Amino acid sequence: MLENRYQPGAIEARIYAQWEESGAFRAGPPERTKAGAPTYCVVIPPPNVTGSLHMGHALNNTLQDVLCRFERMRGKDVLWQPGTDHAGIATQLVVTRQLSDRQINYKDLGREKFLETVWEWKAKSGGTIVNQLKRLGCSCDWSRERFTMDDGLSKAVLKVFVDLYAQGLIYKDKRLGNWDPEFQSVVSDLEVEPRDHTGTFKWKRGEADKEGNPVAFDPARLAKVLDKDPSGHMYYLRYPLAGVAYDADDPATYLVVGTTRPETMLGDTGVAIHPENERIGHLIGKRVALPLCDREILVVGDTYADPEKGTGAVKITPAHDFNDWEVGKRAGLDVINILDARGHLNENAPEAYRGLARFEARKQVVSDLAALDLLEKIEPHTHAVPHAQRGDAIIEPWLTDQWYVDAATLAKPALDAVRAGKTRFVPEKYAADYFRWLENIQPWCISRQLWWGHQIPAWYGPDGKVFVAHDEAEASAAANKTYGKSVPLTRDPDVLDTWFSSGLWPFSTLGWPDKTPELARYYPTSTLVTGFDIIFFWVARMMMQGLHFTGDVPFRDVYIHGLVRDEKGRKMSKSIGNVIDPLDLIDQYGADALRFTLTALTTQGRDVKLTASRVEGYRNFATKLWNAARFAEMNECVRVGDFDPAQATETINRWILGETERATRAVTEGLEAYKFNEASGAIYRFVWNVFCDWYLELAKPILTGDSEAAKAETRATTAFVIDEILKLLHPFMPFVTEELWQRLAEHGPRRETSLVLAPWPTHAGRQDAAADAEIGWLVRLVTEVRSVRAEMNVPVASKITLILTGASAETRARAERHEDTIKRLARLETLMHADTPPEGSAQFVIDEATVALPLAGIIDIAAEVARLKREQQKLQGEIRKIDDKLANAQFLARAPEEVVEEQRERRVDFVATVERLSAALARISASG
RNA sequence: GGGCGCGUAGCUCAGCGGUAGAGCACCACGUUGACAUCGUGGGGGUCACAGGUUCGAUCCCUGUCGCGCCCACCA
Repeated sequence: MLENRYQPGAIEARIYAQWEESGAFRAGPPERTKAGAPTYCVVIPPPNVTGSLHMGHALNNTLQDVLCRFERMRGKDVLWQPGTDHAGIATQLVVTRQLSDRQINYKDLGREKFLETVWEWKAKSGGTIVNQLKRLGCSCDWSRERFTMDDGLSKAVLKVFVDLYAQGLIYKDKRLGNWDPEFQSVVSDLEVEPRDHTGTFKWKRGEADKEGNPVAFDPARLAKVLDKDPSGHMYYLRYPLAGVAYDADDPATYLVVGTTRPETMLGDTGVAIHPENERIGHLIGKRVALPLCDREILVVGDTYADPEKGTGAVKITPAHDFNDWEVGKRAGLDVINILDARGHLNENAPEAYRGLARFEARKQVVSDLAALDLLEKIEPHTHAVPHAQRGDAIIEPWLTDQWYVDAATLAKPALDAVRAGKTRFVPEKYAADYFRWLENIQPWCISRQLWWGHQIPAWYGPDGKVFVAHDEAEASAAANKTYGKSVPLTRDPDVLDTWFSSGLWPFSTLGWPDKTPELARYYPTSTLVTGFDIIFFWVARMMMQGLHFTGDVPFRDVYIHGLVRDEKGRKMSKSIGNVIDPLDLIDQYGADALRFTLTALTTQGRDVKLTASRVEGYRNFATKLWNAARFAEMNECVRVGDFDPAQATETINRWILGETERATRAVTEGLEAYKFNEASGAIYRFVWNVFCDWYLELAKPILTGDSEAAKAETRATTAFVIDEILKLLHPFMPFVTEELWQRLAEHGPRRETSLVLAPWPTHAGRQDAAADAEIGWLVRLVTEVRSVRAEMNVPVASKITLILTGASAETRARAERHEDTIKRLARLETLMHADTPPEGSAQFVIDEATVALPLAGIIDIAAEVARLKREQQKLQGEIRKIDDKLANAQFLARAPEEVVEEQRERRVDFVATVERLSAALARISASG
């Protein structure tokens, strides 16, 4: 006997263990593959190996699991490929911090020892997220779990690098990159996050205070402001014209440039002015004396310098600004790198500044310029400052040697594939983002100055010549050939961008570069489920690399979901303190409730705003289902092995079987279209509002009645429908459904499979329009009686009489067939027929019949009159609207015939009802 | 600066060319043997605003306002 509550905590772990032991999640089960089952493959977006499950994972993996379970039940051979990502920067940061907590500088450990530490930590905490995914119920084939740094995947990475290098698609280049001076690595464009900064310092040369005295520049005050935030100001600097004596009061002797990073002026090698700048264009070709530096720099003409912006003259620092780099290249300017890896001023800076940290240099340069009367003004200026996505440091454009992928070449097939529809984005709008990014793609910087990751397979000879090879032996062989003798090689210390290896995920996990059966069978994969935030990072890279190396797209569909936010729509963040831990919700409400909430809230192209009340509501839903099953068990609704729904004769059974099919269609179509909210909503409404609210209530009189035949059929139908419900609900709520599937089988015939592998319901054409109409009538009648009772304050306990007047033969027959049910649900003493309603009755109209509830002494006549009039007025309003339409010649002429006809029919119904209500009103008045 | 999205009940959101919906919250009544994690009934919406298209607009178009996101720029 089922308990009266579903207790997820006690059940989930046991059920999950059963699934795993039985191999239910294994891909390629012989009975399916032999039967030629189609495949369905999803690769998990590999979570960081050291991470723990957050709400984004919960959403992402719930959706994948819903799809995988759905397709598995549809008979497909499903592979949900799991695994984890080594997450270079994130992991190295975490371990580095842990070490520094123990007063250990990771650099002192040395590379080898440090990596050992990371692997140890991975061994210790790497299983966390996997276990958490299991708690969520994820049906991954864990026997195939992969890690981006395991041997197989490393082999794939190696081959891809070597091949791309051989094809000229990977190259080493010295160019500006995004340098993180704290982490001391380059990061890709995508790993840079612009954040707005606004300063507070304001000063202008010659500006007077209230007393009329010029305000002197105060270096100490500037330092104080910059210590809080080094960014957020625009500085206007004067560069004296070369060969002209600088006269602070004569603008003809200098040029003014604006900058937000004044310290970079120490690396200026030119000033740019638009060639058509009428005001200062004449200075092009002249030279200016670069202050603080013993150098003169050229004023060049370049259209980059917008005459309308700033002063019209732009200082050019090719080594420290991406735009300046381009201008410098065009104008042939020198490149002077003034920063070291830590972001300190190096030997290329004037001696006074060497060794200063970049923001110290900023203060110093500004103060020194002010002292020379070369500072024109400083204004607070809101502008976006590039920050490292991980670690928060302000990013510095810095000149380094790095490895790049020729992304533009790889992007072309990736663009074509989506244009040709070989891969489809759902929702479609995300394809536009994908196109825009790939069409403007820059070379992809793939080297990172880290230790944790795939070390770049490049070795350098004594003269720096590069040998890219699968291993050192191969590199040596190549080197020996080149040099004609054996030479010592040193390996490139850098590792690859994590996304370089995750970009291979859909095929590297299937065994590529080996020609494995899995690769042949499951690639291209079916659906990729991921958030919009990694379309560029990951989806685009998988498309590029997948197409290049396998010749086919990595997946057919890309389903993009939104972010999980808090109830106010804010991102969940530790600093706001609004993070909801999915594990807490699972502990409190069960994994099923959380999963159902996430699917119910997932509407295409929209973020999910999570509220605990919603989770609670769906926990209640699980309880509701549980109790429906409990009711079935108590009433001996046991599955009948050879039950044939088509042979059912009881109206309620024929009706619920048709409704079950409708629900099946709605859930199936919803999932096929990735409309998770529609699919989950359909099963929710069916279970609660149709099956529990009506069917079980309608079944009660039969189940306690005298007709053994009707009882048997109703029991069998109930058991059958519950089975169908468990199947339809299983992808969303796998635990409670599986538990009920097994518990209910204690009574009936043995189950052939666990619910995981049970066949998805089909539609077999069991709709019965007559049954639908009859139950529809019944529902309306009962609802209306309840409504009137409540409105008339008829005590629940008092049984009343219902009198049908003007009923057709059909209605009379229906009333007779369902007399017990109606009496029970409407709480009636008797149900009878009469020609006219008795005096003092509350009345309402159902179709052609007027229903009277004799409530003499109970009803308030005035209230009843008001109620009937209100009904009438509502209908008359509708009739007026319809009349307006029907009186409109344009409407009759242009609206589709069926719409016009529908309006006419509605009008007939409304008018008839109004007339019956009028009759009812007349009777009431007469009796009152 | 470019692009995308959103604005519907108190809240969170569906929907959509012709009858405006759900969950939660709220109000009233109720423990009748599946379920109070429940049942029954009820209140609550000029569908942001202004134009336009249409026989008909919450829905399509344009604009305005408000909010959010992405990209670019950030002298």
